[in-house]
Amino acid sequence: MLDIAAEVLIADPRASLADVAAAAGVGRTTLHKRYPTREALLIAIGRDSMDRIEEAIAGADIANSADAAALRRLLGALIPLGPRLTFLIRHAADELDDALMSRVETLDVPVEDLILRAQKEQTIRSGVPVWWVVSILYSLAYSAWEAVAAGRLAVLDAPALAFDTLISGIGPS
Amino acid sequence: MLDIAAEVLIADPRASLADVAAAAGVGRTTLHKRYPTREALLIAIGRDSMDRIEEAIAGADIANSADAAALRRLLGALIPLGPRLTFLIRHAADELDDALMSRVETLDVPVEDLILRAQKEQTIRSGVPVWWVVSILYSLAYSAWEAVAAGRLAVLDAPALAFDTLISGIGPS
DNA sequence: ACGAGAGTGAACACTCATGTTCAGAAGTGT
DNA sequence: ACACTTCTGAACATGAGTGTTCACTCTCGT
Repeated sequence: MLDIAAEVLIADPRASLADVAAAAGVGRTTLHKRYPTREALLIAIGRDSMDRIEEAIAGADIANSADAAALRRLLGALIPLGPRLTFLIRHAADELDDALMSRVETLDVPVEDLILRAQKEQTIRSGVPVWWVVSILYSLAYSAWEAVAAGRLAVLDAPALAFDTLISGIGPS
Repeated sequence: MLDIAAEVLIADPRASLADVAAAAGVGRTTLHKRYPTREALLIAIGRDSMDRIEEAIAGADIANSADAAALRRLLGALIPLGPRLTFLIRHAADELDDALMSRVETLDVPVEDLILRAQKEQTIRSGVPVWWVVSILYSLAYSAWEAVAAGRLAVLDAPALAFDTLISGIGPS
């Protein structure tokens, strides 16, 4: 339900709640019962998206690693969440809860820790700012998901392509 | 005018035309005179954005190059267009003209040509799909612009950071 | 078979964005 | 000073989205 709502609202942020309800195969009345207002729906999607991302990061088991494999696992976990990442990025600025906004920062902490450890181990170059690594990590996950959604990229190939691009770029090897 | 409109509509796609007019420092009546409907405004922004991008690509002088410097020039030209890239990417799917949609493809042709030449010269690894290079090229330009807009990255540092990341990734050198 | 709960469409009032018209203000060139 | 153009706010009608209520249906567990 929130999955479909997220996708509809990403495809067209001006979609009406009637559109969302129809896409979710549910009556508009029911939608209003579960999420009284449009804002409530947006917050619910945001909250659920963060839950998913938090689970994905936790599931990638990166807490005690500093190697490339951990980065690859992380990318593999993030790519399927493309629509949710998109939703959060687009709505980060305005419509979301304050409580939700502060949670965004804590979400990235384990990722930033992994990056710092990886830089100590020379898995990641030291000169690169951590925020930049975080930024392009999500960016690559999004691009990979987009390519999968467009049918240009096989699901199973996506993590490897994103990972190789992240670590080695596209220059000669 | 279209610059401000683009930024307002990116920040909040549900912004009213009154909001856009106010942000542009112009009366709502005047806005409606220049762009009779909301759709007309969106198309005008889209068209203008493509003009800008086309100029940027042409100005980067990549037509007869295959070296890394050409890629760097291209990135440097694209990064300041961050808001326009964002606008086109977000509205690509739905609201835009058909004529505009077909133009998107022709826009990328010189970029794809450059990538193909660069792959022949081994400036870019051959195994990487061209569409993927195009995708992350724009993606990196967007990320770099976002960092500049957030004040995390100096304008003059942006092209180099994006370029290095594109070519070499973030792994050890 | 029965009752509880969830889901549903229809209808309603309300707000707001939209597009239009119009008369006046402000600026420009002659 | 003049005519001309452009911009402007105000007002209006219209349409669409929103949130609410209500009576009805369906399903599930007892």
